[in-house]
Formats: sequence, C-alpha cells, structure tokens
Amino acid sequence: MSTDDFMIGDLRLPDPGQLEAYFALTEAVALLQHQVDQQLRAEGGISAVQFELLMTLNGSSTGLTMTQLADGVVYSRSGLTYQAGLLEKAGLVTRGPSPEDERATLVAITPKGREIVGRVLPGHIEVTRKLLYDAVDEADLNRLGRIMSQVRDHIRSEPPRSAGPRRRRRAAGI
Amino acid sequence: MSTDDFMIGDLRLPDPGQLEAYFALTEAVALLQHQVDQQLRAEGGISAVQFELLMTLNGSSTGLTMTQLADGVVYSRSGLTYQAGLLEKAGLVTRGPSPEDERATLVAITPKGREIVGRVLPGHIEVTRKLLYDAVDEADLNRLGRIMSQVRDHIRSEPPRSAGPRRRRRAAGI
DNA sequence: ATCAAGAGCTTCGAATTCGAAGCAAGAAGA
DNA sequence: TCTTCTTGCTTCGAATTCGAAGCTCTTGAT
Repeated sequence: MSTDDFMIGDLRLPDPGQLEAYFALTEAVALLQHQVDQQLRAEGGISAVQFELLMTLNGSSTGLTMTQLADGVVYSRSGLTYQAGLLEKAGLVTRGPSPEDERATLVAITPKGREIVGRVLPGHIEVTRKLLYDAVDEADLNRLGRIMSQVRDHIRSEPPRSAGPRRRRRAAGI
Repeated sequence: MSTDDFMIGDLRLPDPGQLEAYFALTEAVALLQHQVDQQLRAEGGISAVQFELLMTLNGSSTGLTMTQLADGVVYSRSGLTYQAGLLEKAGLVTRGPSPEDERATLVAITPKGREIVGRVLPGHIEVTRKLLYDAVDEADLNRLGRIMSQVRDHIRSEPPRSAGPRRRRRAAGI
C-alpha cells in the first residue's frame, strides 16, 4: 500500500487520506441506501432488498436457486427464505422445485413482479442519479466503478476466514 | 452483483458503466462491513455499530448528545437509544443530563470503553487494510476518498424532502 | 406570565436480520 | 446396497432496526 504509513508502537495506521476513503465510503453508501429504500417503499411498496432480488431475477428467464440468489445480493440464506416468502405471498415471484436437483428451490419472477419493477425503476434511477451520478463527473464515475469492482472482486476472492470449515462463501448484510 | 443489460419497456437506463458503479459500490461495502463486523465481535464482543459509536465518542472529551451521535453514524434516534442502553449496561459509556439543556442526554465513553476500542482497533485496521487498501493502489485509494467524500457531502446537502436537520459530524472508525 | 410550537429522547410495536440447528435429497465409497 | 458426508433450504430464537407516538423541557409569541 502506501510507503509512508503512520506508526504507533507496533500498529501501522493508515494515513488520514486512506481513513477518509473508508469513512466516506461507508457513510455515503448508508445515506444512499436509505434514500433508495424510501423511494422504493413509497412508489412500489417494496424494500431495497426486495427490489434487488427482483432485479436479479429479472435478468434470468429460467429462474435462480436460493443459493444463487443469496450470493447475488449478499444476503444470508435464512434472510432470503424470509424475503422469498414475502415476495411469493405478494405474488411477485414463484418458488418451485428444480428439475435437476430435488433439493433446490427455483425462484422466478412473475409478470406482476416485473410490473412492480417497471413501476419503481424510473424513480429508482432518478434517485440514484440525483444522489450519486450528479455528485461526480463522468470520468470519476467510471473510476469509481472500476475501483469498486476491483475491491468487490478482491474481497470475493479472499481466502476463507481463518479456521473455518471448508470453502464456503459467506453472505450477509449490513 | 454483475448484471446484464436491464431493459424495461423503452425506459432508458444509465449506461452499464454507471450501473456497475452503483452495484459494485453497494456490494463491496456490504461484503466489507460484514467482515468488519465479524472481526469486532470475535475480538471485542461488540458490533460494528457499537464500534462506530465508541470511536465517535472517543474523539470527544466532553461527550456528545444523542442527536449528534445519531447523525454522526447515520442511525435512527430510536436505534441509538437502544444501542446506548446496551453500551451503558456494559459499562462502556455513561449517559447523563446536559448542563446546558435539560432535555439533552450527554453520552461519554468510559475508560473501559476506551480499553475495548484499543483492543479491537489493530484487528480492525488489519481487516480493512486486507480487504480495502490492499485491493487498490495508492492513487486509486486517494481517488476513491475524494470521490466518495464528494458523494457524501452531496447527499448531506440534499434537501431531505421533509425530514429533520442533518448535522455534519465525522463518523468513527479506525 | 402563559400558551403554543418545537426539540430531544425514549417507549412501543412491527418488521427484518442472522446464525445455529434441523430436515431432506444427492454423492461417494465400501 | 447401505452408510456417511455434503449440499440446499427452512425453522427457530434472539437481537436489531425503524417510525410513530408519547413525555419532558425550551423557546417564541402574545
């Protein structure tokens, strides 16, 4: 990383600029997600989590297994079971057995689900544009995408936590 | 989550690069925060939220009011009341009336609280360094800090559509 | 001074989360 | 085939979260 880290005893502290990156990152995302959630609830009666699930499913005509879905949105398995239940009850997705694997549950979006997505998407884009895209110029937006993709891939590829059992990727929320 | 091209009706969406910025941002932060939370619970028995609160308080010798604290960490007032109760019960903070305003509650960190912070801080830095700082070079890290600071300030300055005041206070952390 | 409006916290109820434990279906192997 | 291990998902209990409503103190206007 940087060659001029601050040292306090044995502790190698990141310099203030690096700290700023971390703080600004988490704070900005928290603010952003809150606003996004508000818009989705107001215009479509769904949470940000549910929207992400629907969007993920929207891109797959065959449907996805619960595990694929959970990994896609960075979410716990049990949390996904809960949300999938809500979405199914609301008629926005269907759940059925996979023909390939009796254990697996295939989740697919319904026409009604797509209708909801179509209803909230313009507002969603509007909010993200106002809060994120309007905050930075195009060059920075591209840099941001590149950098955060790098970070995401880096974290995804990290070796499993120290002493844990076999290779199994975790997924959990905020 | 990497996505295909979403196309709903004839709604024009931000180009793929812009979408990538948004998705990579939220996904990477979710992954990062989960790992941070795990480390803090393992080494200090506190959650990421509690750590942020302690770090914020750590920078203030006089203590902060509940509102200042909640704004600093981007958190609901009622949620903060709950967490402050836990921290007080654990002896990590004290709560007392403000001399200036009978209504206000001043929260201050205790020596025991500082001790916990000191215990978990090295590991916290280690985790963030491995997951975030090691993922990008120094120039990109500086760019990231600059861009996200811009975004944060932009969102903070947005008219909150109807809600109460948003105060600017540095969040916790490393 | 008194009343009304506002500010700061907490309480309350409902919703959401996660991890651990449990259950059922595949896979491996002897 | 018959264990035994693994995988995919759900259930369960406990913790956390938020917004709305409530309480107390402060401020502003009359």
